[in-house]
Amino acid sequence: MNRVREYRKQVGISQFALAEKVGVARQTINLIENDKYNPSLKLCISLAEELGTDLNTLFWKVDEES
Amino acid sequence: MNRVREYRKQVGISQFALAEKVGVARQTINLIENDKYNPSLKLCISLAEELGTDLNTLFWKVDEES
DNA sequence: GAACAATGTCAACTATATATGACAAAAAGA
DNA sequence: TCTTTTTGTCATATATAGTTGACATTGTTC
Repeated sequence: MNRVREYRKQVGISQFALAEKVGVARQTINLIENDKYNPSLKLCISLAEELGTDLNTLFWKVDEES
Repeated sequence: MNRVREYRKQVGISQFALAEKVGVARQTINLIENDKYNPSLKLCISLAEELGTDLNTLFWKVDEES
């Protein structure tokens, strides 16, 4: 799991708005949030920048604590 | 620019050896080191793990200091 | 300087990230 | 309740990440 949804909600925007900001389709954001695939590095970086955070925070070893 | 080459040399292995460890072709490593394309998140994570570092260190805002 | 390892690069192929359009269901607001 | 926004999901299409095989070049090491 990644923390895109969590940070998007914190910023208070919809999947559609985030998609526009980073220049992809809304469906792409939806699939990423639901871990349905494997985004490119560029997109990950855009997401981190748009959400005011960084790669590690969004994508590095974000298993929920067991 | 990313810091894959730098960390690979630090670990002391060839592009070929690193490619085998992360399960891609040698050319893929070569292209990434030379910024010829945009790897997937999964591959970035494998690289970071194999090189004993993390996403931010390898890929986050690694412009050479100006 | 011959032999070998490591790297850069090309062309052709396959797999998959991402786009587009559409529809239904859930959530939020009036 | 009705309306609108947001989210999940499907199917088809396109762009590009990643593969495979090959060859030339640049080190190393003997």
